[in-house]
Amino acid sequence: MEKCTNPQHHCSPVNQLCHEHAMAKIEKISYQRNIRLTSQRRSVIQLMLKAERAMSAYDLLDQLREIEPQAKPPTIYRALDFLMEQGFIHKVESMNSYIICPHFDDPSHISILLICNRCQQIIEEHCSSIENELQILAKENTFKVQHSVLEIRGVCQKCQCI
Amino acid sequence: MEKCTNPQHHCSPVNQLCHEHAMAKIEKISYQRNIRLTSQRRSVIQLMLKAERAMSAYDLLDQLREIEPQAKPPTIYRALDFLMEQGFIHKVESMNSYIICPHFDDPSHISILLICNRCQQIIEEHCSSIENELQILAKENTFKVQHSVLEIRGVCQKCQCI
DNA sequence: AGCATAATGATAAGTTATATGATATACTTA
DNA sequence: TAAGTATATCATATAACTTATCATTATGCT
Repeated sequence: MEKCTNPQHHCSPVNQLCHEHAMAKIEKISYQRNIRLTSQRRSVIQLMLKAERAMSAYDLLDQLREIEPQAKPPTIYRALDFLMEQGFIHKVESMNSYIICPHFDDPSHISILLICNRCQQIIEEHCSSIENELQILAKENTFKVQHSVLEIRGVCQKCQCI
Repeated sequence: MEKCTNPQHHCSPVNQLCHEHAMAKIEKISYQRNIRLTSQRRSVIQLMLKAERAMSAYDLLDQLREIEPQAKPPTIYRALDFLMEQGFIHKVESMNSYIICPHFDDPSHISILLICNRCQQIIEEHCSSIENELQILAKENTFKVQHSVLEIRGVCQKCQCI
């Protein structure tokens, strides 16, 4: 998503996402796809935008319960499944948690997550040459790619200084 | 590991690993590293070699219990942690399960797993150009890499025909 | 033998995820 | 607009995965 210039808006220092613009875009995409962005699903997205870090399903459930006290584990997992199918969020497999995809409006890329083992912050990157190489590798194995999990664990710039 | 030519040996059609040679190599490496390959740890390796598929911790626990009835969850997780530290096995993050690393004797590579969503079989690949690209990406972000999780989910050759 | 370290045993609890059946809501089309 | 279909939600229960803690035993070293 393009950078936000409205000083009134809440823009994340972490993933550069402007919450207002992101939410509006998700609304728009949902309308275009003719899918149902229910208030429950909307709430989960809002929570994830606010969090600015990877959230476990139960982190999200605890917060969702403040709005919808009846929420139970299946509630949150259903919402997460839906949002993943639509490409609005990613599961971080090596953390059992979930993040907003900063590029949900452009699904033509594979995300590479750089995950800091100290502060848990995640940088999402893309790299077309790696994508190409992976395609070649898959082709060599006659393997039909459906989904890629690329997670690099290590220490981020900030945490290296500490 | 090099290919086994002894017809008496049990050699996996899946990952090409000869169990006898693999076990001998693990013994040797353990001796060289002066680490303790206890019978419990040995048992877990044997079970994983025999399985020829990714095994969850509880899959392994159930089988280990036939040999060591007192085994409990921490028993298996301790063994798995040890074997991962030593690079003998990998955790498959997107499956919550564990596999023998077919190249434990050469730790100088990053493994790329091609995981079939139909039959669950896993092909382990390596690719130095992807490794290089990842290094560059990390460098650009001043990110210190400690561990890479590269898992490609899709459909394997066999399952495409079915 | 005595000490330090590493490994195992045992209990308990924490965390993550799914199966299932019932109910409600929204779209579709006759 | 009423009936039918598909989708979403609610509620209960349980399955699956993982770790913390403390006690005990085995091993390696001086």
